[in-house]
Amino acid sequence: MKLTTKTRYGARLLIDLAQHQGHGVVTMSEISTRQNISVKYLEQIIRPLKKAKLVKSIRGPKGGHMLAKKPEKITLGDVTRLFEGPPDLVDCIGNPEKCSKSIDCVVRLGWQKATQALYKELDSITIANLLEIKNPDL
Amino acid sequence: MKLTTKTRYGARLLIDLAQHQGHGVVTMSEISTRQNISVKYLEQIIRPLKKAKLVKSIRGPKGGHMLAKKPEKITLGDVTRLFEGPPDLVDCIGNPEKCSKSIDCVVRLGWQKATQALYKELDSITIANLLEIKNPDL
DNA sequence: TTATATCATACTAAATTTATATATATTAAA
DNA sequence: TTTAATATATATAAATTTAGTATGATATAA
Repeated sequence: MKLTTKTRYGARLLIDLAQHQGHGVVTMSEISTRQNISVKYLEQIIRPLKKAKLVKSIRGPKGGHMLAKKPEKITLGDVTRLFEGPPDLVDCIGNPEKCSKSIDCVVRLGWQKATQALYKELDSITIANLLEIKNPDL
Repeated sequence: MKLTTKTRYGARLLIDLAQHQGHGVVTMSEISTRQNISVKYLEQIIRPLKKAKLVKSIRGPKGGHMLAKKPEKITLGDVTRLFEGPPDLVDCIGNPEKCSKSIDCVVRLGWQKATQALYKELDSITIANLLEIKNPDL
């Protein structure tokens, strides 16, 4: 049960934007250099973030990206939901018909409770929180 | 972020044993029939469960399997840890050297907190709990 | 000694993840 | 209006992981 790289890179991308958006937009190649992730892969990752209105972009020369919300309003839950698919540890929670045993599957509610606990925690952690941890004096 | 089938099947295996251990040992083929999982795949799944002392077995004719502990003493956390590898959503929590950015990776502590919340919940759910949910009258 | 069951390892196919490559569209500045 | 810097979109490929099968060995009650 690991996060995909897209989720982890997505979080790093948002944090990178938060750290540098004071100086205007941030280009992909800047993020690529700082985070050591290829521009092409970052482009794939930023698309869902834009669709989810977490990031906005300006095209053309001098263009780039910035957060669409305050860092206080973006949580790890937002990013995780976006890249990890439906927030269920098992399919049958969202789609009972997928599991032939779902009626008998007494484990179902257990996984569901755990999933909820996980997302409750993820939803409580904002990008701003994480930056505070890094720079406790700010 | 889904559980592997091994984890889910492992949990169902334990529950199946809990439900039927009153009548003596349970064979793989019985579980296979009830849970609709091939005997060969169940054999792969039960091995870690035996190593972890959650299940014990008797070989030969009339042999079979049974829980090695009371259902009250076995949690979903036990099963999940067994099959999902180290309880970290990202590698760098357990092995900071794996991530070139781990020192800067301010997300690290966030994922760690979420992981802890998840396992805290999983550790609180026992096989006995799950059976109670299924048979609220017992 | 034979039938029945578990135990162990090797192998394979499918799915998913993690990218890279190629081509297109937009737009600010020269 | 041209150019160059940038974003956008789709296709493809390599690597890894997952899920499951196959084969054979081992133990033991009858």
